[in-house]
Amino acid sequence: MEVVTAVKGFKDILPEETGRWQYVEARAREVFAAFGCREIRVPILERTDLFARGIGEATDIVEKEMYTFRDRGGECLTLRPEATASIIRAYLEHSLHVADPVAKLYTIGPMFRRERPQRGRYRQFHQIDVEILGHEAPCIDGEVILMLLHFLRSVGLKAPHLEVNSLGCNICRPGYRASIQGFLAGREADLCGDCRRRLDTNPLRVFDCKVPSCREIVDQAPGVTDSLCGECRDHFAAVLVSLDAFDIAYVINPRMVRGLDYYTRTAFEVTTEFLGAQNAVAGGGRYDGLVRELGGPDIPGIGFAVGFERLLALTAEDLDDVPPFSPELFIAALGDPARQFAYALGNRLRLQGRRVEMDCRPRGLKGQMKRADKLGCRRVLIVGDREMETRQAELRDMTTGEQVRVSLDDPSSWEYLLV
RNA sequence: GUGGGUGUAGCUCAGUUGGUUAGAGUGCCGGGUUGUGGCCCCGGAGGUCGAGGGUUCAAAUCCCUUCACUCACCCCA
Repeated sequence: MEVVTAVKGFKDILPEETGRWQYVEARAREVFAAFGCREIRVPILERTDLFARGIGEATDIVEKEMYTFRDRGGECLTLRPEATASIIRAYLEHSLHVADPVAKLYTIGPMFRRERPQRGRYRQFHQIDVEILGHEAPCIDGEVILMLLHFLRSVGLKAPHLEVNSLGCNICRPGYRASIQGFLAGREADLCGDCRRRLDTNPLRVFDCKVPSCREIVDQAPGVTDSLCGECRDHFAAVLVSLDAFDIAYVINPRMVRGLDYYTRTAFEVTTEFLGAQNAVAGGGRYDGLVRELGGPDIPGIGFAVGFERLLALTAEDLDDVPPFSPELFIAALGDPARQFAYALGNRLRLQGRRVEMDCRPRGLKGQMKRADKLGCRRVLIVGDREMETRQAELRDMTTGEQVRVSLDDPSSWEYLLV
């Protein structure tokens, strides 16, 4: 019989890795809590319309990467490609904004995009996602970036590289868009096929193109910064001031646009040189029009997403010393009476919260000792026929090799030795 | 969707110009110690050489097809 394998691009996270996942999650929860964020958990399946409206019809994600299907009732559903739209949906659906327009939320979970898998890119991947709703002040932009970098440092990420930009708002962006379109229109012949197509749908994306000829053209193009309206200019300047206040190193990259249509004003990205082509560990920005776009009132927002797998790939070596969950006690039993006794004792200790293991296979003492060693147990309790008669067992310390006699009838007299 | 690379034991990999029963290390199980782990020694299990077809007296090895994985493009976290 053939074994059924996992779906392409979908990965199992095996027991030897889950310790690192838990460690990173724990750091995220600590840091986000310090900044006043609370967890929200939203479904991974949404109506397709939510993403079409939220992310933008013309984006690559919506156009060709979503897992979309009709369920048995005929509804058009999509596995979420990102978390922001879902969080805002929940925020509006439960009227959280009515009770308190300010909501600082985070969620951690799987996202789905049907791309060709490669290093740092899977079809099911995980994001750590933060969304701050209801705050317009530029100091919040700085705070969000500060929190992100603090989190990344707390899990040991080395040499994060921060880039920031302002994409303008719905007042000044259309003008910029038009000027880029005008600029590119004259040079259409020199653009690659993709970029020619983008010209109508999403001209700003030409900035992301890596074809050399396109880059040359783009280098001549007018930057966003010059076309920002007064308010956006002030906002961006204030964001930079707050970054400076916390000694956050950054590079302004006027060519950084982002793949999701909803971003306005502040956009940022954290990259490292160690990831190969998929060099972005985290990215985010402000989306002041999105809540309204999704049917809510005019409420500003800002957020970011961290690529969980990418972050782990960058920090895995440093997290190797995450303490393993090895048993405190191994009970090696010889003979049926001792086995029965050990089974009862071991499980009783487990009910008290002790991490206890035994080998229920019919093996000799040597085999059981080997297993205890492999599992990393600090102590082994040895029980055989002799011990059952004298009611005294051997408790061995596997690190020192010392062995002491302990009472089988009164475990409380030696339990303090465990750990 | 486009291109490159790689597929041999659970894992990491050898395998000569095509040649007889496909190997090593590691891991697993057992023995050396009739009741004591690590180090050492010995043994065992474990493979349709990714799959299908072709060339040949003979294919892990050469050819074709296909699949999987992987890297890069694209895009993004």
